[in-house]
Amino acid sequence: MKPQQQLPVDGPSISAISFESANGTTRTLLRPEQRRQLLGIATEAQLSPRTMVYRESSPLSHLYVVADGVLKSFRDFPSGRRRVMAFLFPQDIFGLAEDGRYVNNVQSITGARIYQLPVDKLLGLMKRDPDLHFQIICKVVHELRVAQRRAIMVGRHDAIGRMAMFLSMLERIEANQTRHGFILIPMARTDIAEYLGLSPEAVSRACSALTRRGLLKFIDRHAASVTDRPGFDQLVRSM
Amino acid sequence: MKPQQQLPVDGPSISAISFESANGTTRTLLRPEQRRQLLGIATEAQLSPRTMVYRESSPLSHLYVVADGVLKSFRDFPSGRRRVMAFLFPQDIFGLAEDGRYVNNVQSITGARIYQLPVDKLLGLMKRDPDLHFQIICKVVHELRVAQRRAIMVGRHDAIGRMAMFLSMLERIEANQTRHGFILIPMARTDIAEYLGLSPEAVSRACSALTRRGLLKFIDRHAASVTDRPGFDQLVRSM
DNA sequence: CGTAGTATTGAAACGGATCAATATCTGTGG
DNA sequence: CCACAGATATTGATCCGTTTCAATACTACG
Repeated sequence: MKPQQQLPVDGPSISAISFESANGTTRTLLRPEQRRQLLGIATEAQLSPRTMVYRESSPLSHLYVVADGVLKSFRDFPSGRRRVMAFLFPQDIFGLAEDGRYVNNVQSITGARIYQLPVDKLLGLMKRDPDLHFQIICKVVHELRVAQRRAIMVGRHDAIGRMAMFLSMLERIEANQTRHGFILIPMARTDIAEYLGLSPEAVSRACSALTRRGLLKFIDRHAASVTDRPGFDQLVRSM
Repeated sequence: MKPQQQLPVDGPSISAISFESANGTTRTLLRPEQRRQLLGIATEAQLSPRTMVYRESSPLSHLYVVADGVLKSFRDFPSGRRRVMAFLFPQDIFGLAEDGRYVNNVQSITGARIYQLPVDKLLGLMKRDPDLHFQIICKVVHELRVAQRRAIMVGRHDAIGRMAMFLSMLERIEANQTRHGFILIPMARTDIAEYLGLSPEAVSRACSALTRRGLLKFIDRHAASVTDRPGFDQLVRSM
């Protein structure tokens, strides 16, 4: 257990691009009173790195909201292969279930703070507040689009292209942004490999290739900065 | 080979696996009175094959429900590549939008019948009926799981494995089932290729390979039957 | 500060993309 | 109903990139 961060917390917060008209930027969905309501039924948990939140096919109990930190949602396959389905950042929700059981494993990567919302109480809350209901829909639709984006990324045939797209995705995540223009890469290379459907070696080589082409510069394994913005953006879009 | 059965229709119908406890089978979500309500705001459209329903980035106007037939949802990329994001079967919903605009193109493959639900009226209906709201969430979550399944499929490195998984998916779609145990394949090989992220040639070769291995037998291009169930299922799961 | 896990880099092999040619289907008009 | 033409599908040969295997460098954690 790590000492609790001192951030002004007024309850779970989620964000998404509305499917109705908006200006293209992510928006915080819940109104203050809704966040207070959710906080009423929520328990907060502080996770140290590499802590399992739940395992696949364990019974559904909570819906989760990330307050702080980064987590990964993944599945293990009979062959021993592991596939990372999504990385979870602050304001993301998780706890997708099917048939009363969670479909993925979720584990923290960095230290993290999460809200746990008991589903029964959440359903009760949603019944009394149609707007809260609607906000949740927006968020789920948002997750759907994120999943589609990953599918597009993984669909690319070139490893460098996938990697560039991935880094570009990291760059656009508000909760991951830094004031210095660096791209923060909280997860390990193997996590990225399992997310992009590549071997760790291919990820490594893609990083080298990006550097060699002068598009990117790695500060260390967990931070990079774009050195050729037009070139980088073109590679991201080229497909 | 194209059976277009007429079922007694009393309004839009959607189905999903609930995320709460259920018995693993897809369930019709809407109650009769809800379907009648939706029918009240819906217009029905009969589409001939290869009809565009909407194009990407055109303004959001309706949510759609498939009554009959098969459609595809796809995106075109600058390189000229096309990626099929999903095939849409009866009881599926579509019309995913971002920022007030549709994100994909949707086009009918076979002849199809769809319900068009104006979003403004739908939102009104959902405000007055929290349960309807909830049903829609269930369906969206269901779509999310389907998208994840595609991501898993596309993540496989072997073409035969992807193809087997795809056929297995087709087989499990209730609205696509036949009484003779055939797997109906309504879409073209190129559509499958664009869905699986393979070249048309690779899809073709995968079909041949499945036949050569004695797992499957193709009646014609749009129907097949499994000749070695254990072998087929094992291939599907092996990853 | 040491050690185990993680990352990078190199060499070889496999699999799918691509190019090319042929076969088959679909739907249109005679 | 049949014939024809354009589109779609299959099959073959070659090329390229990623996987795999292997060895070394690095890093983070106890």
